[in-house]
Amino acid sequence: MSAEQPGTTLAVSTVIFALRPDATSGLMTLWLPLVRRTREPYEGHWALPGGWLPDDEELATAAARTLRETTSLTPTYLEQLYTFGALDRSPGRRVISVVYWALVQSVEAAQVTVGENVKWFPADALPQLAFDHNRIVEYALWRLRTKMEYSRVAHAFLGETFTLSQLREVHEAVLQRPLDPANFRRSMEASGSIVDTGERLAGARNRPPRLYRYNAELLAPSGAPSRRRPSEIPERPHTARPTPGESS
Amino acid sequence: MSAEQPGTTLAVSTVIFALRPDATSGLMTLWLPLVRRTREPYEGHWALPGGWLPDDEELATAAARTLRETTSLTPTYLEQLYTFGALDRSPGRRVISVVYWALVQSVEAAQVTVGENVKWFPADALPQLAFDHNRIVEYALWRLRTKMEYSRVAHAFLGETFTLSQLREVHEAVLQRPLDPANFRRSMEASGSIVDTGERLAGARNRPPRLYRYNAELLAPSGAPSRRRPSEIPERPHTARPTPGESS
DNA sequence: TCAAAAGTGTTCCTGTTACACCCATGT
DNA sequence: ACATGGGTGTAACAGGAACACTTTTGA
Repeated sequence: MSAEQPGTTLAVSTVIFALRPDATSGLMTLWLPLVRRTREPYEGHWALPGGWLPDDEELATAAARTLRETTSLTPTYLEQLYTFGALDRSPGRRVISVVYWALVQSVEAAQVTVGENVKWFPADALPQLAFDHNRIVEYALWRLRTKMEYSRVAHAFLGETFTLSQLREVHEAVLQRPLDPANFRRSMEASGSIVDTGERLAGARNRPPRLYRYNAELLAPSGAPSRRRPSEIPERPHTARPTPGESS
Repeated sequence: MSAEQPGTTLAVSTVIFALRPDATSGLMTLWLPLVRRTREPYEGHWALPGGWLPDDEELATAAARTLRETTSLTPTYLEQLYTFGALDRSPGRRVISVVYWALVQSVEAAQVTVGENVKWFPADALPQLAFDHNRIVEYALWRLRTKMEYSRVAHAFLGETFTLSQLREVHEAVLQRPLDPANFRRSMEASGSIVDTGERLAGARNRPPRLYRYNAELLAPSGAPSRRRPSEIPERPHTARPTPGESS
């Protein structure tokens, strides 16, 4: 009944997303930082940032630390993704990985300089990664994209204030399709997720756009069960998807 | 870097849902089986079925076993819910619980006889449970209800074939509101999730209804990342909700 | 023939999509 | 003045909700 499990180890990994301009097109696209493994198994392969879970550290805290240690950034969004625990996912001993996904601000991410063993990759063109990390990223990508459609995570890529164009650019980059500016404006205003600051952004050679702020009144749906009662305000819908296939 | 965690223990628990008739009204409502704790901590309190994770058992398999050991039933639906790992969630040593949720068929659940230490409770009127299990059930309930609206999990409560009334009764019981039979029929037929068997169910003193079968063609969205490519067929929307508040 | 549930038809309403058009600013 | 994106208006369409109505069985 009370069997201990010395052969099982607990790890925490994080899929970190940032928007960075594409090398050739200049358009914003999704990138994520990976670390090169310096030991077996999978030595030399790229892998998700992570590490063993200390006994005295919260899961989300460990994920945030991981993120800070690799990118020197603070996540503006952090949510548990899934726990991967298949017997064969790591050669040798069994490893159970509680995986989080995070968003960091684009402007900060653009400044980060990386070393030999840390590199940013376009989310849609990854090399062969260590362990089951390709599948994990694929799932995280799916989560981000569907969540973008019904939730209000986009602002996590932006700063305190932003224009509707900037917000739309985020949506377009994540969803990989153009959105009608007029309709986008209306749907955002209708959702109540943004607030007009009254200020405008001058400088461009066109009509100065309004600056908006994220509306923190509406409680943010994060994907994790909340301590408080669930929101009475239903959010927007999203599309469903099979989970990582642990059961299949 | 490679710190072991002897002070942390891994457990698997499952929230098991079944539909059973309400004692007074006779209407179908959600119930779940709980087990009474026979030792500290929380001795005497009711808790979710579960146990320590063996080193050589898959997570989902452990969840299914747990379910079988308590209810003698086989789950028709099983999906990972969330991993709870707050430092203070268990007095004494640290316990990380990977929680699953499951659905079992109503007809089978109705036959199950339970003992002194296993009892079914109405999902909406639970006593004070051990650990953070009240919060876990609350989150599982939310997941079931939102998933019911955009996915096709309802058939998991039913047998191989079923009438539209039976399917609607499941939806009504879970969502706790009446649904228009005409519109329900059309939305089900339009979704393509059910197939007419050609047979009818006679016996009642009214027009014999058609018998339908679940359409397994459309891949079932389960909530876990799949090994295959994600469905190209977007499912129906659902409403969002904050996750367990691990981060708050 | 009547009650009860199966099943069909139709209208209303709301939210989304597509796109035409005007507005304000820097060069 | 004009190019450029900001911002508004509006018609067409699709899907859902409400509800009247017909059909088929057992009693």
